[in-house]
Amino acid sequence: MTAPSITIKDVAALAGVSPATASRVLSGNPATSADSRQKVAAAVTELDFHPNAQARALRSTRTNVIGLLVSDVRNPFFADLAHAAEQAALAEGLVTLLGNANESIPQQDRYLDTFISQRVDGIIAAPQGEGSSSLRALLEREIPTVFVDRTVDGIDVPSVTTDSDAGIRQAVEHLARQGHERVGYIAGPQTTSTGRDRLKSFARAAGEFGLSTDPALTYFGDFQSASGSAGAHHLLGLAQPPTALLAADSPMAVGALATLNRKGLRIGRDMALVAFDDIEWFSLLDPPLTVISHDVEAMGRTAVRLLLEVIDGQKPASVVLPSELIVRASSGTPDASLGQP
Amino acid sequence: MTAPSITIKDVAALAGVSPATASRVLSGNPATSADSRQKVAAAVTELDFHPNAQARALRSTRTNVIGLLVSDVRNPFFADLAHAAEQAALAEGLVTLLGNANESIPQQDRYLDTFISQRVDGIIAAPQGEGSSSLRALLEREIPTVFVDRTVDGIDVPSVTTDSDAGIRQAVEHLARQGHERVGYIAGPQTTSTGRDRLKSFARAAGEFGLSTDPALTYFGDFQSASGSAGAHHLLGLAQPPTALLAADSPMAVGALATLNRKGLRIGRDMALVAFDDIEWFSLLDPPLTVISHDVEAMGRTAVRLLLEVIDGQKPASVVLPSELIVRASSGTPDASLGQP
DNA sequence: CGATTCCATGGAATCGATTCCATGAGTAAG
DNA sequence: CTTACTCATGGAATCGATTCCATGGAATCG
Repeated sequence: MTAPSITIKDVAALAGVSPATASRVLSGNPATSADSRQKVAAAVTELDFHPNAQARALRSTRTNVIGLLVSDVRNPFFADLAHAAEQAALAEGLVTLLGNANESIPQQDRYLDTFISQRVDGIIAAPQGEGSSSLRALLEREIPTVFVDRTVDGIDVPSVTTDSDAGIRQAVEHLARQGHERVGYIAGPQTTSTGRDRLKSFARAAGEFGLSTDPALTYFGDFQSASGSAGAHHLLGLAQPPTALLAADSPMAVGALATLNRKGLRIGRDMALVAFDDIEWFSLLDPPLTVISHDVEAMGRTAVRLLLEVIDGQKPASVVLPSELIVRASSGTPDASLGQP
Repeated sequence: MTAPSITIKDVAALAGVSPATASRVLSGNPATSADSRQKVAAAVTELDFHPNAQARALRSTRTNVIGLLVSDVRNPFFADLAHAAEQAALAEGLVTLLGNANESIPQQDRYLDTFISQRVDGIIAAPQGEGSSSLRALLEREIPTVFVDRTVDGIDVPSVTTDSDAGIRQAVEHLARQGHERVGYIAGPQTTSTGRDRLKSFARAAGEFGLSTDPALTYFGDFQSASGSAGAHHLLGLAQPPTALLAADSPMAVGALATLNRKGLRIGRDMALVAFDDIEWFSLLDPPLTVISHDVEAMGRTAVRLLLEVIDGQKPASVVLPSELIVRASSGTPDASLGQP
């Protein structure tokens, strides 16, 4: 079963030097002669030697592995984020261990524990929940950590987040100008900072721009597609249904869209729809979807940069990236026929 | 910087036993007394001890980590596959190290090298290229490996793939019955088995059902969105343009759709469009997209099962999963006005 | 009651690479 | 020609957990 693995001793023996010298050559230590450098290099290629990362990490306490915890890989936003962070990390010589919390706190804790056991050099996490014990354990162990997209109250680590407020304000203002009075809001889970912040922004902006602040117009989803369907279904069934929907993330917007299609309602004509998060194909819908857009690639890149600074012992300031409304055709004028039972 | 980490010795000392006994308790070795089990457990929780996975792996040669190499995380097919495989692995107590080859052979090799260095227990890979040296290195080192979605000629490892042929045959037959004569095919890269197989199936079925076999009707893409746009653009610009398009994966279908939109052509009316891979929101397009569907979840689950068998020393047979056409409205009758310059 | 078995336990070797420390060859300075 | 110094090198300790082996006490049997 187990192929007898090639160790640095084999390399050293073939090169005719000691393991110590072979190690020095491999780690680029300048205290080596050109002669032994050349002989070791030859032995490495001949034996196809791959140093055992475990043994190396055990001694040197650096693993060159970072943990990236996202809440749902199937959410295109997090897939893009994972891609961006992973590429940025790779450029710095770090490999990424990806964990998928699946919007579940126990699974989040499970991955964080694994990351700790794997002795990753640092962790980038899109956290959920409050005082999750694993989350606090990171701090107590002084494991370099950066939050991305979301934060946790009372846990003070550098983060990269989106200023959702600006985009949501613009969206609400836009809908108000289009003549909408009742806007249904499909909120994210209130166990996440983004879920809470976006709801607060929506409520404030709705008041400010004269929209209805009827609490029945808010449906609490979980950032996943099915809850978007359920939310749209619920909101359309109200005695006084809304004429526009705003979904707090893209999977819930997709779910809402599915419900609208099933009911034979066309977006932009029978019902306005605006989504938080811009996804490539949202502009390919007919009519194309009005969205609140933010720069995922920058978020991933920035998270890696901050993490490297934390690993380096610094205490970088958190970064907040802008969001903005992109108006397309899905957010038209309310249809007078709608709203009548 | 580095918090003095808690070792098994600290646990043993607090529990008043030897490290050997502590280790036995932790690994569930039956040769332990109820008394020491209880004392060690108490010490573990008090110190919040997380065993160092490196040290453990060094001695026991099992890491409980598997490597999953996908070719593009942003492709929803691979995001779903990663999700399915990761959940199946988690259920077996394995964590997943995700590598993203980004449809690039050097990046694939880079991740495979990393997986080898991390001494993963096994690898699930969607491979590309031919005799990539890293791919061969896996075999020589007898590292348990399973291919998923794709295979590599001349490398004999168990695999889970889709029988693309059945689905493509059905799609071609369907388009022929709808009266299409010239079908443009946006192929995947010929460095992948899926790219080659699907093209072969298309060509054979086209001949069989009396469609044009004009080689100009095939455009070679790279499985990414931009090449789908370029492909559609190219095919529509032919002297004798096709009346239907078939894309070999979903990102290229999205790209093609973008081009059609830009040119003001409506799918299902001005141009039929069929995509390989079913994605949740494809059915939400207007009109909904006709697709060739296969079961991603089963593919991920099966890959993990096969890998466990290989790790267990068995030599499981490869699995081929079915594909089938799902007819929706995007694949209508050809428009007579089209095809005229 | 002595001899054998059973079993929990601790000591010590081990996994593979890194790194401190001592050594000896070679060179420059006096 | 000796002394001081540089510098590549090898030996050995080390990282933290596992596991082989020996030990001693309790239980079991004749």
